[in-house]
Amino acid sequence: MEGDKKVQNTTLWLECAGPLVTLPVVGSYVAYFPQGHSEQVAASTQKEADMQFPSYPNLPPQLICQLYNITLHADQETDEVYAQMTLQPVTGVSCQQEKDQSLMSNLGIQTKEPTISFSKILTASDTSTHGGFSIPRRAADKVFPPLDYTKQPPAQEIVARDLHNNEWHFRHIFRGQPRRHLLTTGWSIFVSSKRLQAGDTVLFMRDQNGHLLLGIRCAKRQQTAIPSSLLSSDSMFIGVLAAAAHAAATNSRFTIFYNPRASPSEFVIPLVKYNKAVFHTQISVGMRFRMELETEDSSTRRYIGTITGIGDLDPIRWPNSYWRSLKVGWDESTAGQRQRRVSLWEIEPLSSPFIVCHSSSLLLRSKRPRLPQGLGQTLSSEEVLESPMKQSSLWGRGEEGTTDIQNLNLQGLGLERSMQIHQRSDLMALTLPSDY
Amino acid sequence: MEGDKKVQNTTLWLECAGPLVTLPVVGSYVAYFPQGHSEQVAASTQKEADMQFPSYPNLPPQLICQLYNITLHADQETDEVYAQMTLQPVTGVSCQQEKDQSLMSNLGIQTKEPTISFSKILTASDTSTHGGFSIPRRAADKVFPPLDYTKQPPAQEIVARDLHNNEWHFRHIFRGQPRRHLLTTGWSIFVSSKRLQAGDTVLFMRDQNGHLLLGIRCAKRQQTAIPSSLLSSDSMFIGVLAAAAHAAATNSRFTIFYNPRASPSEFVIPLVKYNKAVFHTQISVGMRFRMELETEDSSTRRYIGTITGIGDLDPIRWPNSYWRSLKVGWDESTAGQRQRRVSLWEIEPLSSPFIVCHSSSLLLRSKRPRLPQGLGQTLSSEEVLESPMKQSSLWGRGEEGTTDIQNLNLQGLGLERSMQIHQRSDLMALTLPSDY
DNA sequence: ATGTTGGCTAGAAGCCGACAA
DNA sequence: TTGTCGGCTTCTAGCCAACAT
Repeated sequence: MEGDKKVQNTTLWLECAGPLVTLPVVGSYVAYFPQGHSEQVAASTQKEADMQFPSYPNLPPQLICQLYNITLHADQETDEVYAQMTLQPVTGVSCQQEKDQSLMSNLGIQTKEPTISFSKILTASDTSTHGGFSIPRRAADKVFPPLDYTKQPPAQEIVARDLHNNEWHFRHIFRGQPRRHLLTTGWSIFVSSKRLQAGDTVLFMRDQNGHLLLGIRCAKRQQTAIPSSLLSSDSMFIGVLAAAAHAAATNSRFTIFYNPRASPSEFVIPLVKYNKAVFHTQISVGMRFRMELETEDSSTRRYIGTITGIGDLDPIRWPNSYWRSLKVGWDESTAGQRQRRVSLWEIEPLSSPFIVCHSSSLLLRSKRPRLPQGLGQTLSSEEVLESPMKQSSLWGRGEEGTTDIQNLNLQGLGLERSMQIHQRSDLMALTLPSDY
Repeated sequence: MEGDKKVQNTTLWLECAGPLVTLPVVGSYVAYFPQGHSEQVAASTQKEADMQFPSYPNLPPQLICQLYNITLHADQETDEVYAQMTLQPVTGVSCQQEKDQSLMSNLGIQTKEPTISFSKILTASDTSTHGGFSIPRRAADKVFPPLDYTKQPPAQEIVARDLHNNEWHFRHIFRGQPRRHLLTTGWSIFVSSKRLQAGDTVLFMRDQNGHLLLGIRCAKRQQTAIPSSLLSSDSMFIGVLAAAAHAAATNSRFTIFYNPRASPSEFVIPLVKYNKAVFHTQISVGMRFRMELETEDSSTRRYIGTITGIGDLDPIRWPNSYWRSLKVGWDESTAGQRQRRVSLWEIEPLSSPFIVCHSSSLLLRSKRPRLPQGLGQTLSSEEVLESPMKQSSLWGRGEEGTTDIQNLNLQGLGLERSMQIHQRSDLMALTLPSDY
């Protein structure tokens, strides 16, 4: 089956996915968020998960898994990139394992060597039948083979391969008054084959062997939410949860698709990243932070914001979840489009982050966690995390089922020294400061 | 959202769906088959449901529902027709209700008035860029407005609307030597827009107001199994079952999509049709039957076959299911493609069918059905249905988890008079002969 | 530096009857 | 009756530099 074929070129896939997308490596531990997965379904179907769902007692808001397998794909029709991940729920991760991972693969799959590439948002002229493609000057110099400028006009044939390993041929010529780089013959076939429109992005890059690759990224508006015609959105939402719950209950693997262009956020997060953010970073309302976001032209920019609230996104279905548990405001008034809720691991606190030593961290699973006694300044988990959430309905403005919590942070609840004890229904983590 | 818009013209939808497709009417009772629904998912994803599934005790092999809502749709890209049905599980259907339905809507939605239409399988010439569309003579006479043959050449403009209510304009001309009807200008735009290929079918019809409609039906081969890129096939299979099970457990509605061109068989069957086939028709191995199937050219033909076995398609996951419980052989040797398993309600026994009076039929739901005593020649349900199945592993050739049962039928098990008692885990039906 | 436009041209799209099955 | 083909015409796709931003 053609549509099932894997994408071979990881670098090209990542370029098409966008600058902020990271992938965990096979064998590493990750936190899987059913909420985030549901959000991807919601974004793809343009339907909210508004029905009443069965409860899955075995499915925590974050399911710790080992990444059993990951393959990269691209839609045969649209070239939309997606990753298939097979996750193996794990019942316990030892401290040593976690530390090993921390050293090995903090941020997941990455291409270390800086890629030689350029991307361009297509203009009306680029996509019209009237002409070819205008190559930005620097882009041509950087990624295309140099032209023989002694010829009149200088021209060559360009061969590039897409995610499906299909070859595309273009005539690259330097002409016009003033002179410019153009792709002529072959370009319009590419445009019509990929059904590109003005506003979409095309992307060329050169791999280690000097071979040219090209990919596309469709403008957001084109996400017309294919009404699946196979499964109702309700069934999809249930399927996502039930599959994960069944895997968790039977300790078996399950498979998900991560669609970076469609999904509002990543929902499979390296465990070390998750733990660092949740257990080793101090967060409070009013704290300022910065966060990288993708810009219109496919680069990244840091935006500054302030934490305005901490609480569950969905206190009914997903209590004590860290998924988008922060409510934020953005400094710039042009921030209308930006997320009003983010997760801890997405942000970078501007006040110097509080890091504690890993040496005594524990991570273990238990149905009824028993908190160790005699650790000095401890605080029951209910006091640390649950109590503010339980009261949220008293304070909240009711929006999104949460609240703005003013002047409240973990220290204000009595956590005087730098110790945090967090607890979930099935996963307990203790972090003790050693030399602070 | 464009893609969500309903199809307005039921008749056109039915024509595109094919001659054998029937739809239940709103308010009527139906039997929903999770197995059949899974088969549609399997056909669409080209994946078998090979994983281990959670068990859903609340979900019987056939879930009796009331059709709460049905809307017709067509894929915005491919024009593939599908129906969205919302089903309300019901706990009991009274005898009177069932009889009312039997009178009202035995066969579901149908267009009573014979439709004026024609369909044609496109030839290479029809789809090439070289020319237009050759209209079969009779077709032109039947559905297109008459030409003014005094003009030279006789020609007119044809306007037809598709399932999305989009208008298509064609030039209809009568020319050539010998004379023939052709569609010229406008035809190639239609072909390329719908991405029609030789072998696909185009279909014209005239509605009550004389307006022209047109639809398409793609050749089977074109089902290239879009790899969903959103949900893993495992999640889809689970989602289908979990959604139905949840609805059954909470007595709430659930929504499914029925895709007549992709699905091997209908899996939402009018209850009266189901009951008639299951409870009021006598079936035995060796019995000969006929069954209507769609032919290459979109008409129907009756094929003759013989029942070669009776037993569960999937004795492990779906014991005591009537879904494709008949194993059959076909008379014609060209039957390589035809189904080797069919359901009771799909066939028409050639020996005079055995019909009993409805007057004393009961249909009620109970978790632990207790069989009434003292009804004369009764037989426990285990003896009637389960015992042959339990022994199937001893007899079977192992294929498809069932067996060929030779010289075995219900009468052979001791059911001498015309009485049948069938029982499932949650639905019991008694049929007593009154005056036979 | 590069997006858009008018002019020009080559080649495909598309109309026709001839011919054949 | 209707599928395919060669001949011919029409029109669009597509190359070019001019011009504008």
